[in-house]
Amino acid sequence: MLRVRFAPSPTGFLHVGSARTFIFNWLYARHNGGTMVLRLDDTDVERNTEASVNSIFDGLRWLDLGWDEEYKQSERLALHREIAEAIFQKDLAYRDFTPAHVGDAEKSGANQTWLFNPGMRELSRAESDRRAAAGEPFALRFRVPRGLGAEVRFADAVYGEQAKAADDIEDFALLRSDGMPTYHLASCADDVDLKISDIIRGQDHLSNTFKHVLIFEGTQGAGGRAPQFVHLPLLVAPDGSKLSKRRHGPVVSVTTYRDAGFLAAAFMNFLCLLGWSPKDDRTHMTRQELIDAFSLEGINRANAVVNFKETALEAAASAGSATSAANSQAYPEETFDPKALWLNAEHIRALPVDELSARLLPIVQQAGFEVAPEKMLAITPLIRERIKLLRDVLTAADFFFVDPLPAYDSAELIPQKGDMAMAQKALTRGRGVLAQTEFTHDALDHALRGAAQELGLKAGQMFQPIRVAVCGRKNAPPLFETLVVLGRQTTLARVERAIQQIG
RNA sequence: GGCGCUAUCGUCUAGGGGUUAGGACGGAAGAUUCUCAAUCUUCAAACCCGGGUUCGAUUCCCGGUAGCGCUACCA
Repeated sequence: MLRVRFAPSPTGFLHVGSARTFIFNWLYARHNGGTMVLRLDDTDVERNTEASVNSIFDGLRWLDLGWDEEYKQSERLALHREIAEAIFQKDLAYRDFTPAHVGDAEKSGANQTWLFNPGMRELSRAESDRRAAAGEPFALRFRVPRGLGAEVRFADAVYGEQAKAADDIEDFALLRSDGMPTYHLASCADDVDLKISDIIRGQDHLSNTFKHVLIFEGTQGAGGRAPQFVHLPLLVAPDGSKLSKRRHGPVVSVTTYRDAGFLAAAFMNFLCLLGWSPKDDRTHMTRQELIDAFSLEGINRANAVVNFKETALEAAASAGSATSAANSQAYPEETFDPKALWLNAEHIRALPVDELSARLLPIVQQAGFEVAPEKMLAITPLIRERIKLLRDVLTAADFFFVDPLPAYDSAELIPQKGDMAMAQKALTRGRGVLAQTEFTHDALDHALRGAAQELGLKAGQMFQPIRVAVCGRKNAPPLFETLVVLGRQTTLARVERAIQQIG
């Protein structure tokens, strides 16, 4: 029975790298009919925050993939201690009475390999018991085999056979001096107990895995058998450095993508293509296609760059810092990988109009505009090929939401190879035509084209002044459809204003 | 410092002892349309370096270099 788990530690928001790990786990489970477990690895009491837990769930809920079982590591301490005790009883671990901070100082001072705090490993059991009984605090450390030329090995599904000399592995801690389990112990104990069959996680754990193999072997008696390991290449910044919360802030947070108007399916699609390939020419893939295509063989070994512009990020940071409120508009398009943007546009275009309209509506309303659902439904087909992010609806369809239009430069009304007089002519004639013509695409098309011909203008020279009069700018959706949605009254008022503006 | 991992266009990647080294994004040019977008066509753009093995290496092996990770009583 295949069981995978996603085990984030609640010490910050949901990181894009974590999101990808979650997605790969989920895909693997769904592809193989397995079980997806969500486990909060919250053994670091100092750094865990409730806000972080909420943020992670927010992100995961947005992804909308779901999971089958849920656990909290902090509620399983008894199990962890039990496993630790078992390992200790097998003499695979020993008590280290060295005060925590002293050990740190010694290690960081000399820039050489540290394996264990001197003296503690050799402490006799009697001595150890006596000091423990006396209430002296201690950490429990794994007793890694020394001087035997022993090798720890495991097979990684992505990185292949891995081997490391036991002499190069330090006596890592299992239990802290306050009795809390460390990540290594809690994670392995839970993986055994939850019968996790495949551990799919970031490559930053590849080196740690040697320790985990040691723990799994030490737990063998308790029914543990090492799961299969699957390490994923890391997601890094354009300069190759790892994505950091401090340096790259918003680009590493899943909620930034959500707030900017990414579709969860597109975001997932994008993340999947970072470090994994379907091995064919597909890029735009639906959730189901991803499930069907997913396999461990498609996972790459080299780190993948999330190609955002750091400069855009800095600009947004300095501009946005004044207004502390989470303002998604503060993050320019360059904040996101061009491929993510393109994929999002692809997914947007693939959405049925009514569905897209329903997603756009709340964004428009939250921006303070009052738009009826029916009107939004009429606007949607006009902009759906023109937006990359859902939030772009605000800039692509702005003129549908406000009335009157904000000020614009009269020079904008001048058509190609024309002058203000031509604009004047087109608008005046347009006003007459628009006052009489039926507001349907074909009727407007026919009437306006006819008028252009009569005036000796190219169609574009006739349309452009009207477009600017009605939209307030040159680049906008197709004219006739736009006029139909706007309606005769608004259209005429705006054309009239343009004529007045020219003087 | 020690140990581990990695290395194909700017980015994501396919490929693999003999290929015009393929695709996608992005970029450039063009077509099309009432502008923009979408769409279509075309173009530029890559096998880290050095040794081996081989008739032949981008591919296999070794070394170097670079990057990343681990080296916490963080996860």
